[in-house]
Amino acid sequence: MDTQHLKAFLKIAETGSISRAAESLGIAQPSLSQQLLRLEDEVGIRLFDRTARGVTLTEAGKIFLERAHQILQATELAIADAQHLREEARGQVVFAMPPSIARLIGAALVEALAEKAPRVKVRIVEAFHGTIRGWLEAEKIDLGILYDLGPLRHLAARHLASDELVLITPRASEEHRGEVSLAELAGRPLIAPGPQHGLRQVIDREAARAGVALDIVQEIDALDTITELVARGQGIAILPHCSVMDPVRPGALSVTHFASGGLWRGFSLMRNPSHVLTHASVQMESQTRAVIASLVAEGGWPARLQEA
Amino acid sequence: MDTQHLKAFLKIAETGSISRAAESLGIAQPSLSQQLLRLEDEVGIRLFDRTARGVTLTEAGKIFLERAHQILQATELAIADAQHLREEARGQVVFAMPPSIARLIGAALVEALAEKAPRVKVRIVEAFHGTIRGWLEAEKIDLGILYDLGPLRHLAARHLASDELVLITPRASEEHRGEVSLAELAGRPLIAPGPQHGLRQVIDREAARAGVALDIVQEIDALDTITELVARGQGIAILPHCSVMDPVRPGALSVTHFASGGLWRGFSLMRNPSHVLTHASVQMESQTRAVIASLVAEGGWPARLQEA
DNA sequence: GGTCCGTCATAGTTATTACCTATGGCCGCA
DNA sequence: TGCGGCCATAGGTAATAACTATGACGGACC
Repeated sequence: MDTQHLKAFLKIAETGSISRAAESLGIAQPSLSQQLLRLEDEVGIRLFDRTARGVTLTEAGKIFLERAHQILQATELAIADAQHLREEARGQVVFAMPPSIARLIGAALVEALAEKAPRVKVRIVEAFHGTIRGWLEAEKIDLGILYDLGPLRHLAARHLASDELVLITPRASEEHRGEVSLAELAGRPLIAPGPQHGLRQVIDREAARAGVALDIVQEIDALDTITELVARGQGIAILPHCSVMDPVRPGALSVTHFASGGLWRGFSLMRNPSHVLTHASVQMESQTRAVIASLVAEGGWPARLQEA
Repeated sequence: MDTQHLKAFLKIAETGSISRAAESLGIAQPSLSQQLLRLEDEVGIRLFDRTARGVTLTEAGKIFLERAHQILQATELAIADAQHLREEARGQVVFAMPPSIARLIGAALVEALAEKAPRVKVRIVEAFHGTIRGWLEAEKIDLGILYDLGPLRHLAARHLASDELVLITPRASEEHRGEVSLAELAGRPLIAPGPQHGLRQVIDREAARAGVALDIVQEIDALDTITELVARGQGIAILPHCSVMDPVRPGALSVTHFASGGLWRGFSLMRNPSHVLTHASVQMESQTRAVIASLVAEGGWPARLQEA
């Protein structure tokens, strides 16, 4: 099937006549007639009823008309996207990510862009998972980082890295050299974010998978506050390892990995496939990957790059 | 651009080699090489870097790869949809609509289907606007009727008819022979559904457009209760004309049309374009149209079929 | 460092496909 | 019943795409 055939089909549907469509397309009527027959053969069903005064769409033709529009739109988008890469990367990219990730890569990303793609301006917006998702679907932003919480219907995802979730306890305890399983946390006072928070959803999903009922005694949406509360002995917490890299003062907090390979939370670069893809935003993606890779390589972020 | 070229492109990307892709496709290597060159010429940018051990996707190639998948998927969907119409219409169609519309067309639709397409089984589900929209997006239903409340990103809409909204007052009043404007309702006690309700959203939109602040004294989501309250003198209401066809008892309720052509609320047949379109569901659409048209023609429903 | 092997690109030829002109059949209309 | 507009078919021709053979390039291996 050729886009040319689809365009011819649309023109025939528009004019209601093969002859007029042929004239409009600058080809002979029999050629267009055969093009249509070939298309109908390929689709496997008659698309037009032939009458003495032109042609009219069959029921199947009406359905196919909608689809043909979609196909042509998709091809135009494909070419437009690829064309963007011919020009120099430039322009503003609005890039939303959770605060925890923005804190880690934000500054480095801006620096890397200034060097590698100086004409690309990034506006980094901190927001939470649900908000970012809404913005992406409404095409209010160009790119976003979301946690892998299940398939998102209308968005294109490309995995970036996975963060390890670890158990945070008040002080160096008997378990800090070993590993712990989720089941062992049953009944212990857990401090976690509220149900809307992306981290909480991962915790709930994993707890459900392990068949464990966790005892969440406090719901706090600020990770720094959670670590502070743990340090003061108010409970324990499950947090991404990176978020407690700084606050691990000797004697104040203790980090314990989870058993059987640990608990990992993946996150991906997301964009809306209906949104036009610029060279600037492609640059943004590769710079983001580079920044994360170098952070991980330098040991500044205990993440892994492979898919979870 | 031909689907064949796109498939060849995908195969080259998959195998990482023009030679191997050519062998796999059963054509000679130079042919495929030229196909690729033509495709790159059409797209306007190089899609592969040629190396001594095959080819690797360029940045533009990676972008185009995603798009090519989308295009091929769309064409397959187009053909599959059209093919469905070759078979006899059969199977179950889950069709959701607001209660007010279900009451009007539900029975007639089932009867019409039994006669015209006996092997199509319909399951009519009553639900409210927001719920139906969610079901459509989640592909939990095949078809739905939604009020025209603004463009819906991921859904395909086909207008069915428009309902007239009229002013309902307690008894035959001085205005019942004439017309009324929204502005005249300012300050009068209006009974309306809650903010989630589709009807309320139409009222709010029209009031905002007219620059009128309505005084909503009661929020009731049940239309029958609203008419009863109006009959008892608790206030006035704006309702679709059809919903008060029965309750208009002489002396109990009075119907007044709105000025300047009246207030109309369109509603459309919606479906999810990602959802496979069966012959049964196409039949459902035409039977729905036929039922509405005959209802309107017989005077059983004061609606108009043209776009609002 | 030279040779070999595999890769992709190009050239020339052949086969296929698509287009054009001419014409026939069909239907509605006068 | 003849006319005019429409689409389909037929046959010749032009354009396109396929094939075989060969060239150019780069990495691997001795």
